[in-house]
Order: sequence, then structure tokens, then C-alpha cells
Amino acid sequence: MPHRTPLTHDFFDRPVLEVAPDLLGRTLVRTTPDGPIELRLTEVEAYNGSTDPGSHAYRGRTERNASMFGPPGHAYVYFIYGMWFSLNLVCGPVGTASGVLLRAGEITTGAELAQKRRPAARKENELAKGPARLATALDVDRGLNGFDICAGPDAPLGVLTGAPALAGRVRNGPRTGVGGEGATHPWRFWIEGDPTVSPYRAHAPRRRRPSEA
DNA sequence: CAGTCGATTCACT
DNA sequence: GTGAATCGACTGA
Repeated sequence: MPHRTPLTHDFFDRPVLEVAPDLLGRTLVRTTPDGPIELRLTEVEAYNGSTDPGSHAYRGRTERNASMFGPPGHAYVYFIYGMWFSLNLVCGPVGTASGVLLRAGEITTGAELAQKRRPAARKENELAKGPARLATALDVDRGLNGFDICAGPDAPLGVLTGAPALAGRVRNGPRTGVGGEGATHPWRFWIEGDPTVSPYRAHAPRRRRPSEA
């Protein structure tokens, strides 16, 4: 049982490449009206400031990425592919726009609630295997964008203190689905051998739909 | 202001 | 392994 104390803003007010691996093994707590869902983080990706070509913040502040430029210890939730949400935790001082994308984890509490939200999942290790799956399983959407995740253990969303994953089990490599210059940075971190970690996929540009006439 | 395509997932073959 | 689904922020005219 992890400590029932949330991580502090100071934890997140550090370089994102420090914070990202330090989050592995920690417990994300989502309190829903139906009950709590808890997840042990097994895979994350760092998005390193507004000079990172792979980051949504690369072309400066916009309405969508505004919370990335905000204070550390808050959520950045974005809508993608017309149907999914992804959850990031903002790092570093105000204005620096770094964040950790939460890509996968093991549901340790509330698997039944998560399964209801994830009818396509056939095994427990698939409930939160991928960033959109993780957000779906935890009932995270736009409403949590900008939310302070350091508020308290009973807040709608938070990350608890407790032992991080052993450094010897942490691996890192290129980020999934990131193309261009940002593709080479080895800023994806995961727990070696964990069955909830999602498979790596290289960036694949979408084929053009055949136009009519 | 229309066109493009994304930090993805799922059903099917 | 391949292609569809589905929306809206961002881009460049």
C-alpha cells in the first residue's frame, strides 16, 4: 500500500527528464463518482519544453496547449484523432511547457470500473496499455485539463508518493509515434518486462484518403 | 476559410 | 498487417 500522500508541486518543478523516470512505479489515483481507480505507472514519455520538436508546445503557446505553459503539478489533457484523450503531467516552472505523457500502467484498484469504460479490453493488462486507453480507463477527459493534481488524496486526480520503480528496471528509448527531429530523443521510459507496457510504434504518416471525382 | 493530419485504437484479414 | 473511424486545432492562402 503506497503512502496516501500526493506528490507535491516541488516534485514536478524539476527538469522533465528527471521527473519522467521518477514517476514510474508511482500510483495515480482517480476518484470517480462510482469509486476509486488506482494505477501503477509503467510507461511514460517526456516532452521537453518549447524547443522539443516532438512537443505540442514546439510552435508556441496556443489555446489547446496553454496548460503545458502553466504551473507544474497540473494536468494537460488533449483530444486526439477525433475520439481519444491523453493525460500529461506538467513539469518545470511556469512558462517552460514541459510535460510527461502517461502512456500505460497497471490498474491496481477498481479494475471492474475500468473494464466498464474499456469494453474492448480482453485482459487486465490491456485496460491501460496505451495513452488513450489509460485516459479512457480512468475516465479522464477535457474536464480535467489544467487540474491541480497535488491537491489531496481524495481529489478527483492525483499521484501518490511511495517508492518509484527500481532504477535497474527502468529502460528508455525513442518516443512512440513521434516523427521528424523529435523522433531521435530517447525520452520514452518504461519498466522492463512489465506486461502493461504498450508496444513501440514508429511514426507513420496517414495515407491520403482517395478523393472523389 | 478549406485542407490536412495527429503524442491512437479497434475490427478484420 | 492494413485501413477505417472521427473531430478540431493549426496552417497557410
